[in-house]
Amino acid sequence: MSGVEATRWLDERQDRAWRGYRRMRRLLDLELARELTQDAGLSEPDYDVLSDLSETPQGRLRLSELADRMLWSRSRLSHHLTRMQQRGLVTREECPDDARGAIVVLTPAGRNAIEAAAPGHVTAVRQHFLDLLTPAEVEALGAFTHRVVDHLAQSRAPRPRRGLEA
Amino acid sequence: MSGVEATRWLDERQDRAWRGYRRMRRLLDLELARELTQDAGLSEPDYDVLSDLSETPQGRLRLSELADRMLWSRSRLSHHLTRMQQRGLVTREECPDDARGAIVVLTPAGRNAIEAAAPGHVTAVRQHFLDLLTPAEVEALGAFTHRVVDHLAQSRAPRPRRGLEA
DNA sequence: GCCGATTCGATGACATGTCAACCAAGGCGT
DNA sequence: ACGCCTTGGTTGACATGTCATCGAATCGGC
Repeated sequence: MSGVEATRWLDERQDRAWRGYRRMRRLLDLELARELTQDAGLSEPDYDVLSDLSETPQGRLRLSELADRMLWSRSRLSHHLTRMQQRGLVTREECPDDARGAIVVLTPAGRNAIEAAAPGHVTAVRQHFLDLLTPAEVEALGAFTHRVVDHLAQSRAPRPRRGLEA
Repeated sequence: MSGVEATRWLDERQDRAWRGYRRMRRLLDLELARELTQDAGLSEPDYDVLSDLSETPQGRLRLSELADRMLWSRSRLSHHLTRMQQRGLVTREECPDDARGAIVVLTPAGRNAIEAAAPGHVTAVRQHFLDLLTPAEVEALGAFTHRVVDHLAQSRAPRPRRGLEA
C-alpha cells in the first residue's frame, strides 16, 4: 500500500449516475414506505419479513435462515420479530432438531396482511420505478446489480473466521 | 386500490432486477458504511452532511436549505447536527436576514474530516460499484435514475397549499 | 464421555430516525 | 397597528437498528 497516489475522482457521467442512484433510493424509499403504511399498515421491514416467510411452503423458517436471506443481523431480526409477534403477525416455535433454535411461523393474520399488501406494493413498485424503465434498462439493471452483489459477497463470504458481522 | 382488476405481478426479468436492486443496495450500504467508519470515523449520514456543506463556497448553509438538498426532515437534521456539533464537526450561527433561521457552518475540524474521508470513500464507491459497470451501464443508470427522481418529485411537490389550486 | 470453542437466539444499553407539539418570528390582509 | 396564518427550527416521546454480551446447546478433538 503506497499511500500517495492521486485519487481518481468521479467523472461527470459517474457523478451523475451516483447522485441519481442515491437520490432515487431515498425518494423511492419514502414513497413506497408511505404507501405501504397508509394502505396496509406495514413498514418496509415488516413487508420484507412477511414476504420472505410467505415464499416458503409452510410459512415457517428457522430464525437464522431468515436473517441470512434478509441480510439482517440475528439481533435485529429477533427484536423485530418480538414487535411483530406482539401485533400477531408471526409466532415463534421451538426447533425440534436443534434445541437452541427458534422457528418463525406466519400466523393467519400475517398471511392475510401480506396478501392484502402485496398487490398494492407491487403496483407501486411498477408505477414509481419499473414501468419507467425500458425493457433494456430493466435487463441491464438485473445484470449489473447481480454482478455487484456477487462481487461484494465474495469480499465478505470467504472469511470463515471473522468479519461476517461488521 | 380501485376495483377488482387482476394485479400485474412482476415478470421474471423485472423480478430479477428488483431483487438485485434491493440486495445490492443493502450490501453496498453495509460495505461503504463499514469502510467509512473504520477509515474515517464517520457514518454515512455524517459524510453526506459534510459533503454537501463542503460543496458550498463558504461551507455554510441555511438549515432548511441543507435539509431540502438532502431530502431530510428538519427534525432529523436538527438532531443530527446537535450530535455533530458535540463532536466539533459543525457549528450553528444565527441568521442575519431571518431571526428564526439558523446557519450550519463547517468547522476546520469538519473540513479536515471530509477531506480525509473523501478519497477513500470515492475509491470504495468505484471499487465496489461504479468500476464494475460498463460505460453504457453507467450512462443508463444516470439516465433512468434521474427519470425516476423527476417522476417521484412530481407526485410529491404538488402539496396543496390552502386548497386553492386552480 | 469430556472439555473447550462455536453457534443460536435473546436481551439491555445505546445510537439513530420519526412524529407531533411547540415557540418564536415573518407575511399579509385589513 | 392588529390579528391570523404560515414558516423555521427545536424538543421530547417513541420506534427502530446496532453493538456487546449472555446463557444454553451443539460440535469436535481427544
